[in-house]
Amino acid sequence: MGEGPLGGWGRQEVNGWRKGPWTSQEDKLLVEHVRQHGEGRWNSVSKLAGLKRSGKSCRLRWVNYLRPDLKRGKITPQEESIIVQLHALWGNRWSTIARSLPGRTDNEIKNYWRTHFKKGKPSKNIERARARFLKQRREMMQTQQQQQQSLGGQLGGEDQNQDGGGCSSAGTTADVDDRGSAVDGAGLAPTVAAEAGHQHQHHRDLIMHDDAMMEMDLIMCPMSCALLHGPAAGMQGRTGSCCGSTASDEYGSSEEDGATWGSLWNLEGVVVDDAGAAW
DNA sequence: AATGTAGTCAACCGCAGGCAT
DNA sequence: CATGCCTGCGGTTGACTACAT
Repeated sequence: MGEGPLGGWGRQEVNGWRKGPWTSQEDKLLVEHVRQHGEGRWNSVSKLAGLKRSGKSCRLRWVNYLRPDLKRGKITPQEESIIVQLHALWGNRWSTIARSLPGRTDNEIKNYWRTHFKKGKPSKNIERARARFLKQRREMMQTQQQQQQSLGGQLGGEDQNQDGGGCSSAGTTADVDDRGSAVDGAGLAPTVAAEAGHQHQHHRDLIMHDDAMMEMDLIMCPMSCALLHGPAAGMQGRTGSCCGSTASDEYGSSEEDGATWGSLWNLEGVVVDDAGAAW
């Protein structure tokens, strides 16, 4: 959008800080400053660069607009799929999602999500991503069943919590509430989320190359696990999801979000036919 | 052509976590 | 250990633009 001519922010000054749209002159100053001093120390930027902007504002401008590695232009269908799937994984952790999409900012993704999915109107790409996801889920269920059958013969009553299907499990029942509603948000969310962050950091760092969707399958593990245990495994609420990720820990905050997720990821009512196509 | 509505984007605010003192 | 500052994050707002009526 560039800098709005002089939008309604009014270019006021509050406590000596300028607010509202940035001018090209300010941009230039900020870029020059970062070039010389690097990122960080935003609070000193105003003094050093001669900007009447708060550190916060400078940082935001840089991160969301001036950074040279920013990718301009529309979100591609592939990126869209990635966003959807990562959102399934991480919820509204836009910065985390953004890290997996080079050149995209959390703000951009957040805005994109709001405008595209908030109202429960998933695009074709979303539907495709979802279908792929469901297919994967179905396959994993089959695999797991087979494994259980073969293991069952050998191990008798071994606690299934131990297998985890490749995931480290903090618990078995997924806290992915398919209606998108919060599953006792007060409970485990932060802890589990932190765990998830650690466990999948390396995955997140890997993804988003040409074969992004392949890589995506890697990180989908936790989600898949969660879904495997999903509704059928009971929605008692608090749990540690398979890999510690909680897709739903934040959704409950908004009814709208819940509705959106209901429409997107409500697997409870989804019929997965033999071809793997859902609904 | 004028008006209304929805979509998009940039920027703000408040809060929380991390770190230094 | 307590406190204060800085940074980063997520949510929200408001203006502009595009499209529909």
